[in-house]
Amino acid sequence: MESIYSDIDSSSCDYSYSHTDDEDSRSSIQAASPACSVGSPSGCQQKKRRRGRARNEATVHVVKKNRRVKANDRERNRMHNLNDALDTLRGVLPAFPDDTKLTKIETLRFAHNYIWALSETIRIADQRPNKSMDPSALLLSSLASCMADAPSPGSDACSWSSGASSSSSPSYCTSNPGSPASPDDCGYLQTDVAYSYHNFMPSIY
DNA sequence: TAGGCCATCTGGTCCT
DNA sequence: AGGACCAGATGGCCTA
Repeated sequence: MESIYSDIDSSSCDYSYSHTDDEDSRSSIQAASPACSVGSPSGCQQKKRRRGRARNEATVHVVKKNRRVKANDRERNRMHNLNDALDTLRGVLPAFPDDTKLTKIETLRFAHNYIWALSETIRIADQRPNKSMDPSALLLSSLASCMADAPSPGSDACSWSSGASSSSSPSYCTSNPGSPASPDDCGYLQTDVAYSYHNFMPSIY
């Protein structure tokens, strides 16, 4: 895929730019050459001027071309970084049994709902009276501290979840980015299955 | 074959 | 001025 696109990219880019460059330089030289061919000094002067101008235009085109190529390269890099981040996000999300790769939009929605489900689980666990003796509560509290504190180095889960720590008490409206919208608001969350991420898994869509 | 997803190019806009 | 970000356009690949 990459090699195919690189071939297409270079060819299409060369076509679009070299075409205009050739057109400009060719037209300017052809316009000036007849006057010089008859040996008129003024004609040659004109050609010299036109040549100089054509060179400047060509230079401008080359500069523009280089700028465009560099911008394309940066944009490609930027999108690759974005995709890498999405892959990292997929890596920390629960995997599906059939091992199908989530699409970009599915990954974002799944992550959104997953964070919300974890938050809800923590919130419910915190309301239990004897949570200090419950191992699952300890796990949840560690999850909570992970989400509340600064991300610890080398921990993927904490590195991305810290951004959602502002939603420690989620409200069920779209105004809070850390909590999912109601079905009426967004249409992709089923609130009746969100309290357990075992049940939550099928609710991506 | 239509539709979904994706990568890339491109021009515009904003920011530093 | 140059880079980052964004959205539209385009074309390829895959699947139902």
